[in-house]
Amino acid sequence: MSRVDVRKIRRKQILEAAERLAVERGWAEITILDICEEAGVSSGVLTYHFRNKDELLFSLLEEFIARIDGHLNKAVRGSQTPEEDVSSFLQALTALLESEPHFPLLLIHFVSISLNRPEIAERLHAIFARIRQRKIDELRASGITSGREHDDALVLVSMLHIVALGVALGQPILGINLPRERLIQEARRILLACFPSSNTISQGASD
Amino acid sequence: MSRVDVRKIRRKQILEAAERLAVERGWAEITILDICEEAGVSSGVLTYHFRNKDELLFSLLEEFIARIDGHLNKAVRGSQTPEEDVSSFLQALTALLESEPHFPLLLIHFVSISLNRPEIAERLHAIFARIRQRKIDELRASGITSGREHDDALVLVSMLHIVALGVALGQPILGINLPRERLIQEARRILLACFPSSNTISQGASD
Amino acid sequence: MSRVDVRKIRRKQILEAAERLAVERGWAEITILDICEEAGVSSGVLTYHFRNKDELLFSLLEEFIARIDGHLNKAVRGSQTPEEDVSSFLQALTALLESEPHFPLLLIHFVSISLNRPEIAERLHAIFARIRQRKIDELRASGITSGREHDDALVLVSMLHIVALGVALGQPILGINLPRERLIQEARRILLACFPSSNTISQGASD
Amino acid sequence: MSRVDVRKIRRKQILEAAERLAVERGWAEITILDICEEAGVSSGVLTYHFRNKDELLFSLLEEFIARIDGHLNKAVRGSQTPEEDVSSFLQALTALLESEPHFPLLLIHFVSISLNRPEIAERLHAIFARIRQRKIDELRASGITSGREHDDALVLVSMLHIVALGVALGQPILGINLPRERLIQEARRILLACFPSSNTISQGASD
DNA sequence: AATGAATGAGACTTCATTCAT
DNA sequence: CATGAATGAAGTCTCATTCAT
Repeated sequence: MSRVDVRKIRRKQILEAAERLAVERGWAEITILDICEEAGVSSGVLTYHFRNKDELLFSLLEEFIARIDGHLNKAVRGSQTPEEDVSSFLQALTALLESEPHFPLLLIHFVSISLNRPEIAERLHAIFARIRQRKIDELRASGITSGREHDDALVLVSMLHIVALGVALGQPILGINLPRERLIQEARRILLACFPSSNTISQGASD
Repeated sequence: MSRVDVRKIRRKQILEAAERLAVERGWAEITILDICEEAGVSSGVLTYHFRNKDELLFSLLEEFIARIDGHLNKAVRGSQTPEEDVSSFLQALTALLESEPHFPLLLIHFVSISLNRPEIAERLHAIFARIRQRKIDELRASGITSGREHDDALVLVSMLHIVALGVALGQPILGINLPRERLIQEARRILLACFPSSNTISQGASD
Repeated sequence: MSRVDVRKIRRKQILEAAERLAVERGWAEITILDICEEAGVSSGVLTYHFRNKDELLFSLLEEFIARIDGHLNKAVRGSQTPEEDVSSFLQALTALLESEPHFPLLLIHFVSISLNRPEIAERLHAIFARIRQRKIDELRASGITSGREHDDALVLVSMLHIVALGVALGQPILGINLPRERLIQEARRILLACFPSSNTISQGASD
Repeated sequence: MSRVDVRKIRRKQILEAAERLAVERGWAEITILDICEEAGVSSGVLTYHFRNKDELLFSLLEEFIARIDGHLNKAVRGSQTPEEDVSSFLQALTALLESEPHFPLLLIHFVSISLNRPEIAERLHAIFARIRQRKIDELRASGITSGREHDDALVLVSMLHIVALGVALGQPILGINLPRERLIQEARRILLACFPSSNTISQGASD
């Protein structure tokens, strides 16, 4: 029992130290000894718990993916209108960015690594695809996307993700420094334009 | 004269080889010898032309930035309506992605590196800020964004960039595999919703 | 009592595992953890029983030597003729190789280690010297080697050992794949030529 | 030209240092840095010329094999009698042991390593098999081994090799300290007993 | 301009050994 | 007796950089 705890604690200790440093400097730039120092453990301990740097990287990715998944799944179910849909999605995004302030940076680093590591790319894409699929199923169930010219739920949900990605990476990549709430507000505005019904009915009515 | 030519040719040869490898594997994963081999030159030649790896990286970034700038500047010229504005911007984006297919990958790698290299981050942000500023000036000059509630040109242009960023990175980061034209089409649709006038006038009229 | 048993059992368990692995891979190539795994014990147990890797090596050597000694001592008992001498010796060799199929391999590994461990070399040489000495004493007692030009019992016994060594190592070192019985048969044939009496018969004409 | 020379010189320098140390201590016990120091080069030079420790080991083996081959091929051809055959073989052996005093030690080390490196075992076995085959062909051509009960040339040559092996390894393995000439003399004596004709006819007649 | 041998710091990793539980 | 987490020295190997030719 206590042995198991020690292992878990040590692993967490190391993973958190590794993530902290990776965010700051990028995976390739940090050494195992850097991580050991940051975690306050000896070099052998790290290897004892993770075998090698790659296994640590994969564990880090695992954690990262689990956290994203957890956050984005909290997005409210059973929305009845496009407004509710977009809002619940953007709320989940906001919550994610708030509780994981360096999510964008980690994402960039992982993607950068993934470019010559197909297995990592697959893992990342799979998680996002799964999240999209859930939303698609939900939309289809609600009937919001049916019977109109732009009713392709896949496209709609892809645009949600694309805009969210742009919002998340606007600062680190493009240097956009507008307050996040402002961006989210604009994002809501334009995303509603994606919805088949929204063009004429909801938007037309609101203005 | 011929000396100068040789120098230029060698530099180009090396830069192209370096970019090719960097796109595939990431800067941190490639060695100077890899680049030499890819470029077909000896290690001494590379050092002769670039002193060290960092100088090569900066030269690469320089080239990269110059190319982006060149592409995105072809876009803006005297648009009179929001539709024209959005269209010309998206055309420039399309042209960029078409003529530089690995622009998104390079961008990710550079950003990843930039996270612990403020000077690189600044260079990247500066170029995008400059491009945005030009667009802002243009919009203001055309009067499109004036006199309405959402007339903040900065916000509007930021959203253009954010959506463009999402479109560019949707595939490598999120694994979105829709055809680019489809995404651009949707992007056009939603970006028009950004424009103050577009809500009621242009969109309302078009449907 | 049961405590003593457990100790003995554990030691045997570990020694056998260690020998198995040493034969396959060589002492330098196996780690203490490998041995623990093979023996099904924890690393602490091994250290408890053997203090360190060297002590385990010496114990292994001890066992090995004791076994060789046991086998080769079964051979010698009151032979009266050269034929009997050679036969009993070769029978002991055959029995050894049969009951300890990897004796040659272990021997090679131990010798390889012994090359920079004088104490191990001494132990090995001492055991073989003792075995030779017994044979020499026996030969002298039997009078077989006395009174002839080639009566040097030391030389004679050395040749017995040398041929036996060659037979034992012919396969692993030289890749000789003839059936052992065939080799033993030839060995018998040529070893008889060593004996002074054999001179009289087969060589007798020449002297 | 001079570049090529430098490479060869450096390689030889390192190979000789490595062999010297390997003989003394065994391959597993020496480090790359030990070899560098012994050779008087920096650590990077070794890797520059041999990539890694294994490649150095293989090169060492290569050299070793080439030398054995060279020596044992000098054994005189066209022997007409068993005496000449055995003598020429033992002369080659003597010459080998004289010019390569640590041949036995190196052989033991290589064999020890080869026990879990099939490719090395194969290389060693192949070289000895080739040498045996040449002798066999020679014997058959000379007619010495034909038409008698023990006319199996393979067995005969195998016994030559086995006795030679025993002679070479008698000292390091068994601690036999008789002068080499004495052993060779005895070896000659007993090897003649291998030859089909030698027992009765050729030996009897020749003396 | 160009070559490629040489350097050596430092990264990753292994593993015998110790020790608290 | 037994466990297995922890240590850290030491080994292998990589690679940016220098420099004689």
